[in-house]
Amino acid sequence: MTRTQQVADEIRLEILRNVLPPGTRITEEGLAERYGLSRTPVREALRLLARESLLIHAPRAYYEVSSVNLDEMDDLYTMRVALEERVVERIVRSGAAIDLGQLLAFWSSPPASTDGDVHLVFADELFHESLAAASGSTVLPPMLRNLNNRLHALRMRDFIDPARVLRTYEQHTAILQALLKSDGRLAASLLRAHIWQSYDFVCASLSAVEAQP
Amino acid sequence: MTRTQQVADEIRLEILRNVLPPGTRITEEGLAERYGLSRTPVREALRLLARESLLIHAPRAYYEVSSVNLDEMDDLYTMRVALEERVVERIVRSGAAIDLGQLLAFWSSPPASTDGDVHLVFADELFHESLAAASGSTVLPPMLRNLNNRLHALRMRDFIDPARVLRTYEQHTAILQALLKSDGRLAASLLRAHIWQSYDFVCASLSAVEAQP
DNA sequence: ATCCTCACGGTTGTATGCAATCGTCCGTGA
DNA sequence: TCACGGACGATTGCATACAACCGTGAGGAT
Repeated sequence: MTRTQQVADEIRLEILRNVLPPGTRITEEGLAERYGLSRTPVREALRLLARESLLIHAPRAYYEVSSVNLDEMDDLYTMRVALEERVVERIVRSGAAIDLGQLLAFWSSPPASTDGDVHLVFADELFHESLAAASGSTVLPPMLRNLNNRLHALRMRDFIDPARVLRTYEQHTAILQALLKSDGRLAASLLRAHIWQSYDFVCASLSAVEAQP
Repeated sequence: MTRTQQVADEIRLEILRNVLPPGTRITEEGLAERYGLSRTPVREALRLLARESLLIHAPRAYYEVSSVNLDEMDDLYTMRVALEERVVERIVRSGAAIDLGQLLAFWSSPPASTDGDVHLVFADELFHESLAAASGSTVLPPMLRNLNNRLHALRMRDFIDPARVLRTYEQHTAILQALLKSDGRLAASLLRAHIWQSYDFVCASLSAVEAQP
């Protein structure tokens, strides 16, 4: 693996974990020094992340960790629903029962720590990512990944409630069981509800925050 | 504008115009010499185009103009339909009548040259791009642009028939008129038919080509 | 006091050179 | 004749140096 990718992975994690919160200014030189590299690979990494919508980059301007406003979020979630519906459609049509069995096994036990660990966001995203991968499409996973990258920072607020974590787990298993029965309509319906519920929650907490200042 | 962007724009056009057909190998040095630049900006441009799915790029491997197979095309068109439906939804909901009037005026006259000019593909894409822009979303246009980039090479075969060009023009105006009446359901229906018709046509000619060798 | 000008520091854009790696081709052996 | 191995060439990965540009702040004019 190239240095460029290593740096991109590290920065991406730091952004997603909110170590670098939205609005943070980033310079090529600063990162280069920090990682003991030259500007060249760092530069490539930053361009990569900008393309993933994690950074904002205009020519001859600073890099900045991007944020999402309420307006975009509506679009992003609608896209997400549309794309994940397509995932369900493909899975049912291709009857990929084996992969689904593995997924169900992986999710058969409820999450261990429900003490508001933000890492459970990653677990939820891993589920959806695995589902996308099981669709067998080469187009859907990267598109969904891009959407979720942009939503991630917002979703970090989404799992502070242990009750909510459990509900998410139950919804995931319900979706998988519907898929195992090849009941595409039910699976899609459950998935829609699951995603929009997340939307409502994030939207509420976000508007509360935006109303403050 | 930076050299990187200039080069990216030129190469993008050459790929979309099939001057660089799918499968063509590209080297940084070759392009650098051709444009009288160093490898650095050329390199950035190639990375950019790879991110737009116009080039394939693996670390330490050649760059290659990407092609689309039948399998991916199904996905790409389904995505396109889903996204453009969303565009219609947004336009109707926001009642952006002004922009639509401009669009209709622009398309009020049938295309001048119907002699199989491949540039009419660009006209069709310009229509859909304008429609996406009229949605007011900051999310939809780039996503659709990415999809269309990947489909473009295939669609070049799509407009050799003058009758088809006229039909496309008629469908566009019909969609716009439905939107002006805020009839979202009709507009979406027409749009779906319009896109899937293109799909059928391209799919048929592509499978014919793939069957040959 | 406010606005404008201009120069400076900092940051990105580009060029060049070297290192690392991969594909290819030739030669050798079975 | 075919398979395997190694060396060469070509290409990308990375480092460094310089150029161009932009925002920012000080200083002066109004």
